[in-house]
Amino acid sequence: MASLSSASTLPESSSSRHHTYSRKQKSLGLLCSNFLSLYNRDDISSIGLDDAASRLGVERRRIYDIVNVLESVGVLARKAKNQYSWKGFGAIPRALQQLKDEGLRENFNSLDGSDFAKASIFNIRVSDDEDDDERFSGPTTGSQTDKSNTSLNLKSSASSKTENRREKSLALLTQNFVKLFVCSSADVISLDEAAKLLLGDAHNSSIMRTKVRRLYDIANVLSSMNLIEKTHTTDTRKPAFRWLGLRGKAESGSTHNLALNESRKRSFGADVTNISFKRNKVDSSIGGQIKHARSAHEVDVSVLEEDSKDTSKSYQFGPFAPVTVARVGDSGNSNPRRFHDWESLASTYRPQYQNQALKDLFSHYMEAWKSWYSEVAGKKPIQIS
DNA sequence: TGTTCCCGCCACATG
DNA sequence: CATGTGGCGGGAACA
Repeated sequence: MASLSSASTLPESSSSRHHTYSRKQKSLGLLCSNFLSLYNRDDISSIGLDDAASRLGVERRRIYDIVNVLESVGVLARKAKNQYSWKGFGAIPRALQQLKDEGLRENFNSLDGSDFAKASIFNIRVSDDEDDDERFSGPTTGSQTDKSNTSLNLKSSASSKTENRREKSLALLTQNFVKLFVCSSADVISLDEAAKLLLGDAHNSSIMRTKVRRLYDIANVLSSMNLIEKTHTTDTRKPAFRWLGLRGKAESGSTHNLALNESRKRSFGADVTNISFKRNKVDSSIGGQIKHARSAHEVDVSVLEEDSKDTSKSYQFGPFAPVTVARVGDSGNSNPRRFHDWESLASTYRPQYQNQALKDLFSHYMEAWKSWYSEVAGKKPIQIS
């Protein structure tokens, strides 16, 4: 309470009746984007959950959600209670590779093909977490080696209660979800297909519904990192997810592109600090006076093509680069999808930030992506078919 | 209406 | 016991 944050989002509107509550502004995906842009820096080393929660203006609970899935993809690593270490986007390739052969080792190749391919995925024995090398800056003080006594897993038999709980964790669900894509060659999986696969098709309605909720949560944060994208199955109207993974890493050089945030909807809110109104009717007891920074409402910042002064054409393609690029023969995806014309959009409205903090935030975000791409490109081209 | 999915209660884990 | 974690599902925004 001590700190009143500056700027509030509020859908652009002058005389808003009663602040219309908007879920979009509070989505996990958006929160994740903010989280990422906030902590993606070389000098981060450690992230405190409390700090994150307060800086992002959300309850702790939300942070757990994000952190769990980010960890599953390698971006973060649990260091201690309330402390996570930033591994960075560069850690993703390795994590994916690991998930891949871990998944292959299991029976994760249950591509539909025909129906009777009963997924035997439920009950997958997870070999616990563990992260390849854990080098990365010893936290100075003492050598508190993690007691992760991996290896020699005799304890397995008695699945502790702890393990039981973890079996239903969001982290594990995330990993399995990712394995689905990474292990198969399918790049599009429908929501219910995934749901069915990830839990032995539940004939139990209730369980299924809950699981699907979780799937949505996961999908949202994964999309905010652009690892996946929401779509629809080509013929049907069914919602589905398309794996984007590391786009265009194949060849070293040339075009590495990818669109940053989601297409139109669910674009960036505007403010990192997410102080909004509750979903309930809530009395408007927002006593304080929030300065309406009439911020950039919710324009599709995607444009953002920074600079124009730049230097010839060295690298360009900001992280928000359009998709217009070479979609490497990738799939004959003949889906008449509307390709937003980013370029024209860019020339049409140029983003203007009246909010310095916001602008800042975006620059950092962009840089983050640049470095992550160059890292990926620089590294040996890991291939994930 | 059906789908998407945020909120936060409260059980369980851990210090 | 206090506090950190995080399942879980109601129910509201959204399409």
